[in-house]
Amino acid sequence: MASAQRLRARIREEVKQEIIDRARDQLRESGPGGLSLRRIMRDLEWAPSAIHRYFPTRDDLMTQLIIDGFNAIGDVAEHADAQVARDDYLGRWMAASRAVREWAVNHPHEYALVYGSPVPQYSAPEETVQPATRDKAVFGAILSQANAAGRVHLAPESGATTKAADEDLNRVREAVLPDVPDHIVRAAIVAWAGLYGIVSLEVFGHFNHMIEDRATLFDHAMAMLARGMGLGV
Amino acid sequence: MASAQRLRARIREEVKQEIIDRARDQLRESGPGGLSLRRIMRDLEWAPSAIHRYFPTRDDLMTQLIIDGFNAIGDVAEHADAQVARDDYLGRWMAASRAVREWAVNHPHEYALVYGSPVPQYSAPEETVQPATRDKAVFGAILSQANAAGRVHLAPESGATTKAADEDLNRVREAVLPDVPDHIVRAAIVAWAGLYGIVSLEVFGHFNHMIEDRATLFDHAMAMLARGMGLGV
DNA sequence: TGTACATCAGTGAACGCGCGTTCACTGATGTAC
DNA sequence: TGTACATCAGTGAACGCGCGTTCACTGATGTAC
Repeated sequence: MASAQRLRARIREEVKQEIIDRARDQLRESGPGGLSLRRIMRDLEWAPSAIHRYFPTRDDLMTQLIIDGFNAIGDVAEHADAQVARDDYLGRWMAASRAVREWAVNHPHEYALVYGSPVPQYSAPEETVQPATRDKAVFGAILSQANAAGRVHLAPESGATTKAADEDLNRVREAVLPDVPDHIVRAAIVAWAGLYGIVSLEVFGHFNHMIEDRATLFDHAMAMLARGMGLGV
Repeated sequence: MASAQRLRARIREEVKQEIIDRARDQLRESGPGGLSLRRIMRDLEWAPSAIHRYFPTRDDLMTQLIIDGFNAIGDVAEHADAQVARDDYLGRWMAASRAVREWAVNHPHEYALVYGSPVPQYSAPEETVQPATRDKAVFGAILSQANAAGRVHLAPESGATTKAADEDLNRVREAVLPDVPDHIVRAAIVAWAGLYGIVSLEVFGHFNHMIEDRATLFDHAMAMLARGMGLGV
């Protein structure tokens, strides 16, 4: 009976999700290093060995969590962007970047898993690549569209370049910034690094005892970075 | 005899240093999580328990490594800055930031220890605070001196602020940016986040398969961030 | 100068812990005839 | 409809590992008289 097979498959998925949820709980409590397969099964009141029916090894579970993390960031960025009028490019940048910050602040360990120091002994497989580009794609689309609409005003800067560096820019352009000229691609990378940098500094505790009103600073910073890209001048 | 005491103290320091060196070797190989007191002593061919004569607990050793890491970054930044003519403020910014990047690329795990995701279960004690400000102090001094010399040209931006945010700026100003007006303090934080962000992205592997000529991109990025601070316009 | 004593760095065995993974198994469920 | 068989999720014991820390100890070195 086909429906019996479907039922089995559905239950299998539910159990898998239950394991992932528990893993995420543990991530929240003790970070990537504290993730223990045995503790997950203890939480579920199951035999420790049963987890290998769902995730053959610890790394397979890690991979799933990393993919989920990237997708969660991609989701909030896309959703925030979609709330703003299409031609309000500065507004879209602010909304999407604020959404990323908010998610990171509320999910510090999941953020650390994807954007923090690499997990030792673990090397991310191919399947994480696509989810990892989703957030970048959102920011890239905003700037590309602004550029296409003639709403990016940025004078080309001088500065030495190399063949390899030009190829790098082509690669980035092709991936997330269609039809955007070199100097704006560079500015976009700087803005992305700035966003990522300020979020990491906050989430990883480097603002402690120094900066309390982090949301206000963040808004100012994003506005400056937008100006650096020639957006909303 | 006082000299005997001095000899003992000296040997004690040497052994301590030997332990730290081994710990750093391990850091290099397997990252902060892979640091094992037993393995350190195995490397030294000593009894595992002997380490507690030098570092009462694992966290004490961690603290030492973190302090050393911050000091190493501070050292290279100070040294690079000192090589450049005092009134070449843009050159000093470029030199100091390049030095930080270079150190980070060459010591990825030590960089991760101080600027990556926080080590779980470990909370940094008071004694790490001072070393942690050294790199910031270098960048702060460059910008402060440039500003005092009338070499910073940056129009104040608009944007909402709050009482708490103003206090934050005062705190940062007092710590590392004497006599610098609010909007330039903000720009400095953005530049610092951009530097930190771009270095972390590179060191933590987010440029893999995307950007190969990282030094060239870094130089462009630092020049843009300098412009964002009103330096070298 | 010689002897009794104090200091203290380093030893080695042990404690108690948690980990990921394996493997032969049991027992419920669904399938074929 | 009833019986023999196949599937496969979950079990529970075990393997072999490494960890940080403790504790009573030994033995060399330096100190006091």
